Amino acid sequence: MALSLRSNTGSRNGTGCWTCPVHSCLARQGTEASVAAWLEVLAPRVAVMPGSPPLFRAGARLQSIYCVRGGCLKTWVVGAEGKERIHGFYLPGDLIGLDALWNARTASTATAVVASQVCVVPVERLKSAVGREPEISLRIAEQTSRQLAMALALSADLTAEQRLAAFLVQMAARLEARNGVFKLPMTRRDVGAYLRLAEETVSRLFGAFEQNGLLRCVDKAVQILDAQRLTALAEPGLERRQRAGARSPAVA
Amino acid sequence: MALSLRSNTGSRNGTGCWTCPVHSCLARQGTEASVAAWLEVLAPRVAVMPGSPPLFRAGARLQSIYCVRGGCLKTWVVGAEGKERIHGFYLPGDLIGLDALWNARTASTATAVVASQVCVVPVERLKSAVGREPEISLRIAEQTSRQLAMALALSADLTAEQRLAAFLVQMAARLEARNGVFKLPMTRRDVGAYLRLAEETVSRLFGAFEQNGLLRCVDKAVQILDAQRLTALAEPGLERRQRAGARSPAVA
DNA sequence: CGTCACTTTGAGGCTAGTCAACGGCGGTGG
DNA sequence: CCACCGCCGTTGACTAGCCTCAAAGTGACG
Repeated sequence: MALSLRSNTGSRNGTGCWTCPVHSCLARQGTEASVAAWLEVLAPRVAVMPGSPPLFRAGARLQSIYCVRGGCLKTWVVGAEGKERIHGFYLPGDLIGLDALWNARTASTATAVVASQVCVVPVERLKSAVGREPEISLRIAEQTSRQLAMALALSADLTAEQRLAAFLVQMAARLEARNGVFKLPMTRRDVGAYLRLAEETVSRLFGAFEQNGLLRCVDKAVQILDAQRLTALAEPGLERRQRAGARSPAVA
Repeated sequence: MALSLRSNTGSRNGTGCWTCPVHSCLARQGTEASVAAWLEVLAPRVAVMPGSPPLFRAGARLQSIYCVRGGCLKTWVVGAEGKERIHGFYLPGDLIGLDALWNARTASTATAVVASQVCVVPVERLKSAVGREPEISLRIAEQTSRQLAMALALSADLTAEQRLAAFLVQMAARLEARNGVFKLPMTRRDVGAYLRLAEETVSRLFGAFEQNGLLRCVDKAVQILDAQRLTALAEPGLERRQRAGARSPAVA
């Protein structure tokens, strides 16, 4: 933030990190030394569009990981019945490909949800940088364990209602919603593929939430009206039996 | 394996890794230098019994991670309705506490499933060792991403049948079953808490598998009779619709 | 203006959870 | 020794939540 511009802005690798709008980008955090180390390994940003070839495919040897500059991307696999199962959505500042960093083989395919830009981080350069600047491996480990926590959260046996409520609360935070207003980058189908719900269930729940005054939404634009109740719904405080007994469709 | 005994066997830390029966233990793999580094950070083994105080509790500051020598341990949280949700089972060679290594705070509680022994690895000593011997961080990262993969697998929306089949195949491998015979360390309730299934469902599925000639089991002792079909069941090749249409309870 | 992707709504069925009851087993104590 | 208790495992009946199938409405785009 308080860092002054430097002469290497837009240097040979052309990342221009010092003018990058992504404040949560890894290159903007940590000590000066680690920032410099990041700058060394970052390759220029590239644009990725929905429908364009994936950053990497499942089972491929991982050449690079990616730091999201703008837009939204997803990693996914083809599960049962050829259905898409989304492992994660990636917003500006997030690192894509961490789970494969030490495996060499990727478990999922990475594609854009909307028009996006990413910075390329060649694995070889990154690994050699890790030896010189331990802070880098710390940041990587942080993001890795964050993703582990999210995966575990997803595996909890929550109701469809709890899943979607938690998802919306999380997305509002990650998208830095103002006054509860934000725009989901992904389709209902994508939301379902991520939360392991049918597209129709997601749609019905949006309707139920709206009817109960929790939020308003027009297509992908969402406004959270009652963040408190929505958060309460997300947490498994009211468990299954209670909710079932309450006989209240979707919301108390 | 081919390593000869050394004079530091049973040295001040008393781990006696060179005579340790756990061949998959981290201290037995890798270069000699990394092995030596591991030996430095390992504290003597300790015994843990079911019912004895946990290695650590959820939310605590992580003092040490643990390397399993023998027995079986589990990490778990109390989810909705006060029900136990098991994050993972740990068998000889596994490291416990990795997910909290970089967070400082543990997400789960670690207790013994059966009488077990673990080696203590103080976090401070481990972290300082990481700087000196990068290979250590590599092994840690490997196990971390392995756990990430397992968490993702668990979050897949598989049927109860697929979950249990996959679990049994995996346990047979991890327990190094001979002729498909092995003994599950944990109760049906624990299996359910791990797979996110009701205890009764687990029990019913064991019965169904047995009726279909996939396995035989008496209490916790299991013999897999048809590993091929069991593995096929575990994979989401036959998807929901087909299975439902087939009208075959549990197995075709 | 037709196509296509996305979304919404309705009807019905299946999976697995809940509730309940019972048998077996090991430990404990009278 | 046996009665008692708690934990584990099993089985049956019922139910609810969510998926599947089907159809129709909307907007973007060529």
